Amino acid sequence: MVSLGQKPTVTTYSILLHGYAMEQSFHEMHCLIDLMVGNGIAPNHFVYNILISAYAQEETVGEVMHIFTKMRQEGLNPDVANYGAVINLLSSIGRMDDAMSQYNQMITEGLLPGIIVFTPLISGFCSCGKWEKVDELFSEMLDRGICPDTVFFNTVMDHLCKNGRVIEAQDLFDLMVHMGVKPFVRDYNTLIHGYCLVGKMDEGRKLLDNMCSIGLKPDDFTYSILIDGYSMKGRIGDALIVVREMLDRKVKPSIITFNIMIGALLKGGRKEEAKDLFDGIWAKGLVPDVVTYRLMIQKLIEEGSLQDSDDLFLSMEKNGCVADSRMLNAIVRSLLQKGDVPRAGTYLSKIDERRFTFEASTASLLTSLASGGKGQEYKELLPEEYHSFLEQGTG
DNA sequence: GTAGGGTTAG
Repeated sequence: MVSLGQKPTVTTYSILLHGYAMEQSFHEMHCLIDLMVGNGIAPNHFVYNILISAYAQEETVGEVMHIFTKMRQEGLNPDVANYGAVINLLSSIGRMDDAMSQYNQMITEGLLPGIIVFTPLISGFCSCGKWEKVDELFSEMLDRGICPDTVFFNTVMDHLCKNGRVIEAQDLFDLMVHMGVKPFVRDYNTLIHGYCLVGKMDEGRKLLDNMCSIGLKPDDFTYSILIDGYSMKGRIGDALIVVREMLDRKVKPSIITFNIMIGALLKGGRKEEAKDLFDGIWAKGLVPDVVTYRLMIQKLIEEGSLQDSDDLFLSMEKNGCVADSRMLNAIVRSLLQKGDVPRAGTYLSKIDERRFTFEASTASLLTSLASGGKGQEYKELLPEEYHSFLEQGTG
């Protein structure tokens, strides 16, 4: 474009900038902005918002606030979207006082907050359980004539569900329908998840039929949620019925569906079937993820196939799947429970090398095992940095 | 007519 003599506009730059933002290439973003400014084009609200949102994703509050201040210094007063991005960041990290003062500031400046400001604010208050603030802001939003939309309802319903308040979520769902906002598959999934979390499987099951009857097609989320719900209640048979239904309706299972099923079968002691499912993953065009491997490795450790578990760990890394903190901690706990302290030590070292956290449940397991009078023996087998856990006893 | 924001499963 440039070589043809065309001059990129600020829009051209911001499109490219957004691309870099999506791949979190901060250096490239700054180079591009320098180039733009060098060509005599001043950054506008869009450019600033792409920058703010990119840093917000990294939760680098200092940098976000710095950019926010800088745009003002450059004579560009933040618009509603800029405030929305900042309020979203502050709310998502629980700094509700700061989020509210930004909200008040934008009102003072004469800006009209929209749904894009209220969704993160209310979501933030949901996260910290300030339900009275949620009600208050919801009323204020309606008073301002702002219509809640599908994302808003879904966000609040999800928070209610995750706090066991599925009845209130159902009320909100009904209100949504009453206000003429059409529920989508996602809304049903959220609500079904809510019923599953409190063990009301029949209600969840009813909703699945309900959504079908109004022409919505359940997706892999819908089925995975229900399968997980049944398996959490130990109803493996019912879980398998849902799996059958899912396959009959030609809904493709995701790797997470497989993980849920493998987890359910293992919990039910059906190791062979779990292994068969694992082996069948590739044929479905899927690849196991870190959770799949964690489940299978833990299974191997529990049944004492320690060499096989090591082999699976190696082939996992060879396949480009990297162990995360949760997996390594789980492996260490399984090995300790199995009494293989040297092997546990090997995986402990990996936690160390990768600067992962040593989970509290792993630490307390180590401490309680050592208090059985074998502290000295454990000491010889474990890396030095873990000796302190062996000396605490059970307290 | 070109660009930025808020949400589900292990």
